[in-house]
Amino acid sequence: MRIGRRFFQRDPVVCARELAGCRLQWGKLSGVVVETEAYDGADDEACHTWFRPSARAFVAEHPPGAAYVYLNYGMHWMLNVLVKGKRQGFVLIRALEPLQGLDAMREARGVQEITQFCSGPGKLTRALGVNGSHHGRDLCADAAFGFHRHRNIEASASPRIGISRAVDFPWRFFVPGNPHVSGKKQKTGQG
DNA sequence: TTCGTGATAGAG
DNA sequence: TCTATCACGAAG
Repeated sequence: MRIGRRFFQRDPVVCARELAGCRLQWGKLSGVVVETEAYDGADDEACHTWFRPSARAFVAEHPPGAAYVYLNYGMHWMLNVLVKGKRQGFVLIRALEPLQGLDAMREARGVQEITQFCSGPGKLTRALGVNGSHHGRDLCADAAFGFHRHRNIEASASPRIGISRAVDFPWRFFVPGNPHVSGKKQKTGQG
């Protein structure tokens, strides 16, 4: 079942938690979302809207469910989804469990192990071919590029990874025990 | 642990 | 212009 725009007209933290277990379809490729992070435009100093005027403009000019894609460290594309409920922000897609297009992913990543295809935000964009051309794309308009209900799972929560501000918010959500979750020590945690 | 790589934004 | 910073990943 498709995930429509209303899903993203809620709190970013709720969206991040509920996106875990959903399937992301990206053309002929797909995977189950097993790790996400929420960024809240209002109180969260780690959110791009806090320090990037272009991010605030993006929020103003796009509908909920739009893809927010940017390049980090000069080489890694990050895939986010715009959320616009009472609170506005983003959900970062951090890891997928590959479903369709395994050969294409292996080719794009240049590694053999399936658990290395999409086990990190930079890895999954590389595996799927996400880049700046997708920035602003409406992920609620087209079944070929969007989210679908897949598994009913209870995500665990932990602090977010790789940020230097607002490090204490427990806004990272992941499927406990799933081998495609990024990091080493972060694969387990509270329920 | 270190380093590659480039967009962004603010300061000078 | 110049510089700091950055939601990463691979190699050493």
